[in-house]
Amino acid sequence: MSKQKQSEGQTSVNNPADATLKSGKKRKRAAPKLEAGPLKGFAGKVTKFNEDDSIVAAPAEIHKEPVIDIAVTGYHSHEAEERSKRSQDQTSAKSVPKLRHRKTRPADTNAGVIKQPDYPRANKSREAVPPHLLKKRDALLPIRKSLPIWPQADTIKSSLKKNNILVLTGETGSGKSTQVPQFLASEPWCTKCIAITQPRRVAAISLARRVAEEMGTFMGGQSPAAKVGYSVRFDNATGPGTKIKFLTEGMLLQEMLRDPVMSQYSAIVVDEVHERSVNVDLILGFLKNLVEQMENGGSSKRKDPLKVVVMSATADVESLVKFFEDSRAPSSSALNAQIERRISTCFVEGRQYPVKTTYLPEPTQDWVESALKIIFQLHYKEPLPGDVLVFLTGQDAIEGLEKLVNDYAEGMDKDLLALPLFAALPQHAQQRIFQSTPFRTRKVILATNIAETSVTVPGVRYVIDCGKSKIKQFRNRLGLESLLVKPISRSAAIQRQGRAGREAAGQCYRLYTEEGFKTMDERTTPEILRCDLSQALLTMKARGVHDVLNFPFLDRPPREALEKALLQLLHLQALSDDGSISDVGLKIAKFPLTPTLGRVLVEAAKPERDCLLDVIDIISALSVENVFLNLVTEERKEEAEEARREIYRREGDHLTLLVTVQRYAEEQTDRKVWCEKHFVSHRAMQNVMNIRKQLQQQCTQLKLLSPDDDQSSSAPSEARSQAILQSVLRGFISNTARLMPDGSYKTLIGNQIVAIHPSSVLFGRKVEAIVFNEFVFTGKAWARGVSAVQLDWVSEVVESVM
DNA sequence: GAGCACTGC
Repeated sequence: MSKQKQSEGQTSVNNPADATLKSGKKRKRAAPKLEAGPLKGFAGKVTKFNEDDSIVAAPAEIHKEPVIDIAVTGYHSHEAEERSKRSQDQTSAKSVPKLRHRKTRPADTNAGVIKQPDYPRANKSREAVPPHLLKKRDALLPIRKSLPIWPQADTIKSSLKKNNILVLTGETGSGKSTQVPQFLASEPWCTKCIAITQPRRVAAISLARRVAEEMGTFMGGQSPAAKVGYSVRFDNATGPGTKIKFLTEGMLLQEMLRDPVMSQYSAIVVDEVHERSVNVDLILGFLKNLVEQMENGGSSKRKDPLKVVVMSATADVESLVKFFEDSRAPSSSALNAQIERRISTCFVEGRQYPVKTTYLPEPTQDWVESALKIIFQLHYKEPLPGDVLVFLTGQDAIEGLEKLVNDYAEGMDKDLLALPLFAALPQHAQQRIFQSTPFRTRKVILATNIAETSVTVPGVRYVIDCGKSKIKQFRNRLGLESLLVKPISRSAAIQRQGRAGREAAGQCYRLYTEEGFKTMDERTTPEILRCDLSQALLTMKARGVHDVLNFPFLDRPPREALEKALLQLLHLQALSDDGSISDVGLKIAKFPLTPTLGRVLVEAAKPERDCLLDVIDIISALSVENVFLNLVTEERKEEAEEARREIYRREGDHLTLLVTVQRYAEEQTDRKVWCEKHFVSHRAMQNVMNIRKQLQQQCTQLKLLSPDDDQSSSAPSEARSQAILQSVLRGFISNTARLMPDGSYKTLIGNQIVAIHPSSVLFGRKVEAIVFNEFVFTGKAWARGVSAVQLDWVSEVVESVM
């Protein structure tokens, strides 16, 4: 395949002619091996693949779990325009016309990122849907008809006529994400919009694009007639005609805060529920309450019913049905007890090739070595094509194995290429997994669990699974999070294994024994059971749930965790003494920030502090990771220290970040060059500017900021530096420590010893007290994002809280 | 003188 073809990535499956061509080849290889899958609970149940099936086996899924946002190369002119608009937002300041740049204040230099729907081509497009859209739609119809979910359309429609809730289980490749919204859109009860939630931005965007094509309509803001749109942070592509709207879970939650009865929607489809993000758990709880309220007569704001479709990949139908069936606590009124809510269920088969699974005979500690052996065995035994995907725990193991594979391959033939894949890898390096390799070269992709759900690696036939992953765990007692290597669950192991059977029959090597597999947990522990709950609880309070302890949780967190979070919110004054949400709390809940950072923002807006714009800059920088590039060699590190000297501030990391953001925003000629010169991540800074702009807008809406407030661009005076750090302290009172006689630091709350992380500008310095952004435990307790503060400031805040 | 799985508003 030519390089150009490869770079088109997703597009090739969008083009039916191309798809036929490609799968024509694929069919030859795959057809003889098709048979029922060897494992129970595994989606290898398809026994017959006719010609059409094999043509369409992939597209819907490829769209559903798209690769990293590769630009889709053009086949529609407006798509191309839309794309170039988007890519402009993301490219360096260099590509933004200078004229526009000079005219704007620093605060606005990233103008255009938060897209307001406008219809530049409205006059042209209002007339009629262009023929090429209709042609495309017609070409896609036979593909849609051959999806496993297609025959279920009538069942799905009629069950939603009868009941308000449908639990739909559809395995990988069933086509549920693209088809279900279309089935619902033409139903008589569906007079308003349909929302479909997704855990990830890329999924929301590419699904919307696909459904727009299938329906032969424009996308989002392209035309008022567009029926399909999406809404993700910084990018809203919806219009007045939007009937089907894909959005991230976080976006729907924000909408729920503004409009608790979801008055613009006739139906809400919650997809990928099995991933069990905190947000999905909140959404399901809110929806259960809302449906209950509607069935009990509705509210003044809403009378028509709300239909809810819950879609999940694994077979956890029972727990979902039970969750929605249960009416309120038995003690509630007799009326409630009489209501017997009926929930419809539906199961759709997936489409997946069989995968042969092999276990180790004996357990091993050294996955890297076992993986290496298997990689080379496979390479010599199995014919090409067929790439290998290895699941490892983190960057260290990946880089270690990468070196080993490339070293060994060097000594033999040069036809095995190891490629790392993890989130912290720069975008261009991640893209290498999609590029074509030299003739007769086999790729070995070494990945973290980014490849489990977020990125679909093409061409994989062999999976090697170490059976572990790193998991962040919140420890209530200490109030700190730590990252631990833990065994994965059986469902995660099955998910990893499935990655070998997406394009043809495959093989999976598990670097553990069959006994080991059996002792794994069945499911991954839902996030809500292992994270800090303060943000989730504040969202609930803001949404009008007063009794959070009795919120309908799909999995109820331990009482201790809930109480800990409530206490934290009380300390932040987000809650009043009686537990109801305060004005401060309502403000904090509206920001896309943790309650602690939100509290800092609100504090900075007080007249006696008056440093809101500066604090927004700092918070924006704290919201992304690694503004400063991590350098490997000693030489480069020294170079960076020297180059950054002019932006480093003795007061600590918060003010250093402030100066960095200010300088970057002031830079009028070439921000990318400025970043390179100071060893700052340009990608991170672009993100910082997006967040900064959003926070400034939100502060203006909340009247914390007036539109004519001047953007300060000078480094802050000493008085303002104090105000900034005192505002930070107000949110981070539990993240403070004081210097002990022996030179160590001990936290004021909890008496925990912490050390200043070497990445801090305060590393190695001794000051009377510190406030820090983050507390990480990796062999030793580290404070990261540290600033020096006066001990009496800390005491002052502690006294006001206690 | 250390090291960081992955999302998202």
